[in-house]
Amino acid sequence: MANLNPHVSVDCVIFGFQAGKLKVLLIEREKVLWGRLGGHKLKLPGSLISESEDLDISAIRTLRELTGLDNIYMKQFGVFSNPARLSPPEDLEWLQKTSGLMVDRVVTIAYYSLIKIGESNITEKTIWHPVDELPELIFDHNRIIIKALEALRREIRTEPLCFELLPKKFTIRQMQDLYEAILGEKLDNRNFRKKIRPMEFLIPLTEKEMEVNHKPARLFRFDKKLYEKHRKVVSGFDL
Amino acid sequence: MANLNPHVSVDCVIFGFQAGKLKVLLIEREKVLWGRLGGHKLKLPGSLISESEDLDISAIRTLRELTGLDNIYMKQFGVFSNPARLSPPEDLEWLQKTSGLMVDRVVTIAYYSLIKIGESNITEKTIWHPVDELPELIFDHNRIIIKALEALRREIRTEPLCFELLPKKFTIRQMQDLYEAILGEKLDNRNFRKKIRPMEFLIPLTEKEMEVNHKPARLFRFDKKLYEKHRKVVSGFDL
DNA sequence: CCAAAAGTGTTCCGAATACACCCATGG
DNA sequence: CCATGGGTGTATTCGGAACACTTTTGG
Repeated sequence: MANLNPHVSVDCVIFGFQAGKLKVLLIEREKVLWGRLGGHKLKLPGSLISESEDLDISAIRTLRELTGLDNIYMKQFGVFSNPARLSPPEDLEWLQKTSGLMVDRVVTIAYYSLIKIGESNITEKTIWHPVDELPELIFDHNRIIIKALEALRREIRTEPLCFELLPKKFTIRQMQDLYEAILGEKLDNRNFRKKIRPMEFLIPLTEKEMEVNHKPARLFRFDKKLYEKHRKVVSGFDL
Repeated sequence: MANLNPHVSVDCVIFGFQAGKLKVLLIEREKVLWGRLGGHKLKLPGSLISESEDLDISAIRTLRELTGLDNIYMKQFGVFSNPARLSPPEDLEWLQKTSGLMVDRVVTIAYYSLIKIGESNITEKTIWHPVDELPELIFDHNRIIIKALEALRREIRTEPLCFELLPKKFTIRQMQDLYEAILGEKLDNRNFRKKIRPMEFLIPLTEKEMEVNHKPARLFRFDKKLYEKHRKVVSGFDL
């Protein structure tokens, strides 16, 4: 890899949807400070940028190395630049030891990304943690996740982001559960279906859910090309 | 000033409202390349950050130096990190000469800010340029302005930003003109007034417009404290 | 036949839109 | 008295919210 730029980093808040809950991918910090307080903290995936990379590319690379996935939805949503953000001191010490650089101030550009948990190939030792009950993370990573969630909540109302989190084939119920998990509120089942039924880019499949002990639900898929056409006619995806 | 960090800069898109048009504050680039093509280009105000400053502080400082104003509304809306963004070459050469640093790549954090043109004290040699007919600026500054305008259009629908651009005392008509200038569409006068009339934080004054050769309009002011209360009751400022 | 979730329509209310005239002032 | 923009109300349409029952499957 090219030279690292010790002033700018990229952090990725990777959201996934599993067991009806919205989750974030966290990494266990290497235990360099073995024996000291805080050796087991969790952190967001991220890294210093290399000198010649566009930040988007840095973020994409970070993601590919971590998940084995390409073509992931990513959105830059914020910058965290407080000169004191690399605290508490043991966190900073950890960073200096693992990077081998005398960093003391890093401006980080934060992305959130959306992945289909079932189809990803998580390589490193990572943890899918429910967003609504996070432990204390290193640096300002808790704050970064809160901001990411705010951005996601805002943007999922008008962009077809839910299909990045759902499996390729999904039921309307799964879709509704996902919205409820992200927005943190219950939605009316009939009104929800009423609103999405007219969306022609949701293709009903002949397949149905299997191995459930109740009436099986129909599966759908999202047709991106149809969506692009549709979005020119009406204006997008207001849920 | 403390050491400059040659990797990160801040650029400010400063919007103002004047003569019924939305304008941006531009600076004439110093003519270091005298005699060469492009010596007269315009640019956004901005600067490299100093090592120990939060970016917000850098941006606020840039603004104060330029306008003499404090307490300006500022919003960080994007990051521009393309390694090739400091082009064409003569623009880069200009930057290297004026900064005295061998910069070759700068990630810039972009803010937009809103000021009341009449009440500002512009110090340097600057130009208020209508946003809808910009010349070619240096680097990627045209693109930055486009993105800033998109952000402003999005956010002015739900935040009371218009009062940052209007004078302290303003008429409903000025307010409507401002919305029309930003959104780029005509609004229905009666419906507009109907929507803002219930807003208790708009205080009617006894004063009226003067020196117009038609029925003078009533002046209003925005009461920020009342707004803060109001926003807790209902949800803010959806226009 | 029981449990469990799928799937479907109607009514009501508030918000958004469309639309036209009289009023106060300066010249 | 004329030109100019200020200021006001009503009728209609559209979208969001509330709400309950029948259907299909597995066990």
